[in-house]
Amino acid sequence: MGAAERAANEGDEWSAVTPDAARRLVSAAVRAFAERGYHATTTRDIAGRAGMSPAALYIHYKTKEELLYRISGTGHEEALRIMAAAAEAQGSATDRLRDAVRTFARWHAEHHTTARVIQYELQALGAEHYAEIAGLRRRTDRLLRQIIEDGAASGEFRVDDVPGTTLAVLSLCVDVARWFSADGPRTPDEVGALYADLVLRMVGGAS
Amino acid sequence: MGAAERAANEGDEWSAVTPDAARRLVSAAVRAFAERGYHATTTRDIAGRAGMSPAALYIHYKTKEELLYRISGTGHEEALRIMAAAAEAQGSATDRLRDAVRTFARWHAEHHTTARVIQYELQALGAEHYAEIAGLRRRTDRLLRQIIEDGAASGEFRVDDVPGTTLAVLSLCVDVARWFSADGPRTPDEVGALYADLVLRMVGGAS
DNA sequence: TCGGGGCCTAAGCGCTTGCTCAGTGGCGCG
DNA sequence: CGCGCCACTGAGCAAGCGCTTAGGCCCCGA
Repeated sequence: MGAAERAANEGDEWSAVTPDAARRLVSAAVRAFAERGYHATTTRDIAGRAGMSPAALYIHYKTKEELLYRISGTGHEEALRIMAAAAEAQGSATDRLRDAVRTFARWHAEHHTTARVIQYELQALGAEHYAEIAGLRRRTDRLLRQIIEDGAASGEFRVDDVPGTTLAVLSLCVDVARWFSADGPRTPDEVGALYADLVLRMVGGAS
Repeated sequence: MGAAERAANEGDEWSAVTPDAARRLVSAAVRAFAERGYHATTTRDIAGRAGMSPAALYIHYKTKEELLYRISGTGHEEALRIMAAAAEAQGSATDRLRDAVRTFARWHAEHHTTARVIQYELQALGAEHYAEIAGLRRRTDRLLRQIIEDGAASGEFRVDDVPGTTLAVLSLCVDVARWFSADGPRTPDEVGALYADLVLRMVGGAS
């Protein structure tokens, strides 16, 4: 995938949202939340970035928190989908783990703006919205743990502490969203490849 | 170290700050910032936790941002000190890397409240305060990279991408602050030991 | 041609925010 | 004893917050 396609993808990230004004608002909110954080972002700022007056926001979203909830929901569903695709594929545990880490880490680099919001602004969600998102996160965690368990059972991996290792791998991938910059020396593909290698070593598999 | 000593250590974390009221304020601010985030924390909340009126805060600190700056400065200096102690010790690169990761990850678990603030509220600092803190972070990064470079040069490690691996190791340790909970199943010592093992595998060293 | 609904804005409400300031109580020192 | 000092408080200011409301524009079917 070239830089142009990547940029197009990033722009298309919210293409399913209609009408156009609602899409512009959610896209503006993601950028603002990622830059300044949820609490430091004002509804005036979001509306301004989307090219409309502050009041227009409330035609499409009930509250500022609903905007965060939609972003968080969409993002977590996408992350879960990526993990599931790798976990449920045919192949050895080694192949599935390599694919899971490669695609999961790459997504966090590619969509680092969205990823930063969904990973680091969780606490700003209301209680029941948080609980719903926490469910998606638990499912992602279970899928990864199953791959590692399979590899340990088949003898492909040598891991003493499966839950601990799962936590570490997930933590490693998620934290990409914090440090990744599009201006940095690494492309998302390179991050995915590097991380897949590092993780296969972590589980004592063949690299 | 037992739970009682750990609790005492956590309480003593700001024992160098005087007078007593200033210490209570900084300790209250750390807890509030870690729970809710900098921007969602009010000066009234900090003062209330410290058992004083909102106005009292401004006798000891000029602004709310100065409180964050002091916390960030102290915390980053401590983290740098820990990394330096391991990096500058005698011994093989393997020994130094194991010690660095063990103590650095353990500190982020033990002091997860402070660590969360210094790692995830950085963007709330003013520009020149941020620049100062960024310098401390760069020094920490350089110390770790040197260990990995030494190990690669001596043949102890097999790493293709030294800067990338350094980034991953640092990211892994730092992110402990995000997920670690004192109520969880793991002690800080156990996290340090697990992470040291995982990282030694990542660099292709003997575990 | 014209009525009605969807989308938008200007204005502003009630409230909270970071921070200030005049005043007070109590402690140490002469 | 009395005086000065200083940590601290109660009250409150200006600014900015999330969000609401009243009204207008424009397109579309009848």
